[in-house]
Formats: sequence, C-alpha cells, structure tokens
Amino acid sequence: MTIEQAGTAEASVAPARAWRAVLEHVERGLLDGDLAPGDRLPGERALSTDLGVGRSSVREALRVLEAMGLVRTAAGSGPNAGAIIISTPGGAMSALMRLQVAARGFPVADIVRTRLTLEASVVGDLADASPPRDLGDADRLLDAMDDDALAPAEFLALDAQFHLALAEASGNQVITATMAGLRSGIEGYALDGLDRIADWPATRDRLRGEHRGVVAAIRQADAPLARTRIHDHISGYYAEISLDG
Amino acid sequence: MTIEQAGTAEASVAPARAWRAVLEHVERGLLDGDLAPGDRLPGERALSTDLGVGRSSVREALRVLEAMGLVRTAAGSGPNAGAIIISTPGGAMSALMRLQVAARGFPVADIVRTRLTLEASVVGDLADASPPRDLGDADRLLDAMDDDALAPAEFLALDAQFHLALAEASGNQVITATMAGLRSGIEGYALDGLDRIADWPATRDRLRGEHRGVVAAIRQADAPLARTRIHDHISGYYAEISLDG
DNA sequence: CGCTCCGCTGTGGTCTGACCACATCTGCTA
DNA sequence: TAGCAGATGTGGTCAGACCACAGCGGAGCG
Repeated sequence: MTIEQAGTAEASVAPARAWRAVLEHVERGLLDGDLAPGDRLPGERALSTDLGVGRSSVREALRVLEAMGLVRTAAGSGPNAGAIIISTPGGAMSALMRLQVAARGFPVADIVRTRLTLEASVVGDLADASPPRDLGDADRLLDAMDDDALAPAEFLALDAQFHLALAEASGNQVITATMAGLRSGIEGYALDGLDRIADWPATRDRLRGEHRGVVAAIRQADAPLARTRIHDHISGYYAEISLDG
Repeated sequence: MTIEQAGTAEASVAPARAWRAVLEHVERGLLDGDLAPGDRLPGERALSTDLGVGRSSVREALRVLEAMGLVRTAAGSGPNAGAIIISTPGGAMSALMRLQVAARGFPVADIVRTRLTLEASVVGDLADASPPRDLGDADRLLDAMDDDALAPAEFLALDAQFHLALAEASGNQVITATMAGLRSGIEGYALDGLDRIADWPATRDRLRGEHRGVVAAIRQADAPLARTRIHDHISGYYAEISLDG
C-alpha cells in the first residue's frame, strides 16, 4: 500500500479520487511544457508506481484523456505504441454534444441556434478575409453533391462536410471543433427529418443552389449577404424537417 | 471468458474495445428512452455481467460518462448512491477546452474570437428578446463587482460569472455551456495577464463601466449597440493583457 | 411505546496480479 | 547475408480482493 495517507484534513468536497490525480498530473505536464503533442506518456505501469496509484486508476484517467481527444493509445511496441499526446478536439466535441443531446441536456433548438450564430460568423469572416481564403475543399464538396445518384443520407453527409470545410477555411479551430460537435449532436435528428421531406429532389436542388449562393457571396466579399444566405439556408432546412410533413 | 468472439470479420479500424461497448449501451438506452436524467444506472457489477465485460471496463466507460457530464457517481447506499444520469455540460465543456488549450490544440486567439462571436450573439438576443429577460443575476454580480476591496483575481471571477449570467439569461444552454468552456480555457491566460495590467484600479473602473454599458444597451433593446459594446469590451481587455506591459 | 444506536448490507473506489494480443527488437540460423 | 523465431514490453482485459461510505433494520434502552 502506498503511503499517501498523510493529512486526513483538506477533505472538503472532493474525495480526492485517485484517477483525478493522474489527470491533473498530465495536465500540469502539459502546462509546464513537459508534455507536448507527439510526446509519449510514460507507460501505465510506470505512471502507476510514480504517482502511487493503482494501474486501474491510471487507465481510468487515460480513458478520460482519450475521450477528450488528448491522447491516442496503441498496444504493441515501438515509436507508435503507448499513449501519445495528440490534439483532436473534433471527436471529443462530437461525442460530448451527441451524448448531451441524448441525455436531453442540449435541446435541438439551441443547437440549431448556435449553429446559426457560428456559421454566420464563419462566412462573414471568410467574406471579409484578406487575402481570400482557399475554398477548394468546399468547392470539391459542392461538386460531389451535384451527383444525382447520391442517396439522401449521403448527400447530407457531404452537406455536413461542406459546412465543416467552411469553418476550417476560416482558420478558427475552436469554431471548427464546436461546429463538428453541433453537427454530430443533431445528426440523428437531421436523418430522421429526411422522412418529413416531401419532395427530396426539389429540396436537394434548393440546397445546392443555396450552398453555391453562400460561396458566391463569400467570393464577392459581401459579408452581410453571406451571413443572410447561410442563415436562411440553415433555418430554412430545419424549418422544413420539423414543421413540414 | 465471454463468448462474444463471434465474427472475427468487421475488424476494420476499431479493435472493439470493451469499454466502448458499455458506452454505446448507455447511449442507446438514452436514445431509446430507457434512461432519462435522474435515473440510476445498474450497478457496476450488474452491468459487468449483463454486457459480458469486466468490471474495470465498465468503470472506464463510467469514467468517460462522468467526464462528459452525463453521470454523477456516489458510493454508499440509498437513493442518492450509484451512477445517476445527470446533464451538466458546463463542467465537461470546461474540462475539454482547458485540456485542449493546454495541449495547444486550441489557440487562445481562436477562443477569444469565438467568445466575441457568441457573446455578441447573446447580448443581441437579449436586447431583442420580448418580453425582456430577467437580468437579476447579472445585476447582482455587477453590484458585487463594485466592491473596491476585491482582489483582481476575485474581480475576474465575478467578471466571468457575469458573462456567464448573460448567456444563461439568453436561455440557450448550448451557448451557455460553450461559453463556460471557453472561459475555462483562457482562465489561466487571463490570470497571467493580470500582471501585465499597469493600472489595475483604472482598468477595473473601465471594466465596470463597460459592463454597465452592455446591460444598459440590452435594457434599451438596442441590439447593435449591445453587440458593439460587448465586442469592444472583450477585445479591449485581451488587447490590454496581451500587448500592453 | 418510542427512540437511539449499532451492525448488516450493498454501493462505488481502489489495488493487485494475472493473462492476452500485438508490434517491435534481437539474435540465431540457414 | 537474409530471414525467421523467440524475447520483450506495451496496452487491453479480467478476476478477486479489500476499503469507506450511506442507508436500513432490528436490538436494546429509556
């Protein structure tokens, strides 16, 4: 048994859970510069003995870090094995939003409203950007969406990638990750809504036109127009799949 | 050993980790309505046998759910013990943003920019809201901030609560949780920046005035003015603690 | 009869030790 | 020299054992 029992005081509210100590140790290493993306964490057994906690507690902390998109783990040996510091907030944000929607913590309406705000900001920034940002990824996705053979769900997936591409083009990683999360949160809702669309080909053509219109407004450096168009595009779509039917 | 080895195919990329099965089981329960906020999850030992995984794997999944703000665990017996479904996205969002900033995945500049966008949206909505929202919490925080005896860090804490109170007043839970996260992500940065403020009393007085000005604009239902004021307030402060000194 | 107290019970929290699969490295062998 | 087989060490998982804690209920006391 470890000898960390010194000081029964300071109990306060937190029962000083062991795995939290591991989490804080890693976070401190990050803040102090001892750990940086690409670095490998010590092995689970080493962390266990270093911090005086059981290996299972170390694993619980690593699981949290993995869920937060901070580490990637791989078994085996060699440079690619072990727990490696990464930074992929998108997946973590998506999981968080998805679960919160499932637990009724995030109303779908609030997610849509937040999307309206963030996407309007994104396209506004893109339109104002000087020099203009590269919209190649967005263009390619729009071209891919012109394929009439796409199933509705496939079209929707490309649609989501298009919106995400705009966020990426804006260069704001926080907004990009958040929008990825928002999208994941309402993905199920959007897929369910497909059933409520009476005339899919018509809706699809309208969406295509709206997408092109947004990009055109960005290229014209007309920020207000771009904001208006993206706003109408998003709110219109959700109005269709929620009210219509 | 459990007999879940059926079908070695479908290996693909995910090694089908045991804890992920628990996570998906809970998520499906949420989506199917079998689980709702306030419900108690089965005990860890029961989940373990039901899903055919070890108890440690169950615990790793519960740890992720806890980090995501979905469950609250308590030892002991009785109605308050066990893993209970909750929905507190704020803490999870804060942890996520804080860790991502620590891992250099979220540049501080992007967080500030996102704050500008979201807070402008919040105050704009508040100004346009009909009937007007209750700003009592924000008022009380402003009054508390009028105390000259407050230490700078204490003032900053109240400041953060004020901004959060505005988000809460707007009623958008997604924005509220996101703003709580953004704030946590740059908290360390903001605290460090205190050292770079030459004349704290002057800065403090200016912040007080700007806060009052934002609330006044909201009460006047002047959305554009509120947006401008909150924008200048935030960008001005971060300009001061980053460039100055 | 009512109240208090103490042990019983079941929960999460933690630790330990043991396997397994895997990726790499080492060194022997052909 | 080329190639393969074992050694090595990693994460992934499981099983079992404690502990502290919170509630419940019966025994004992007033």
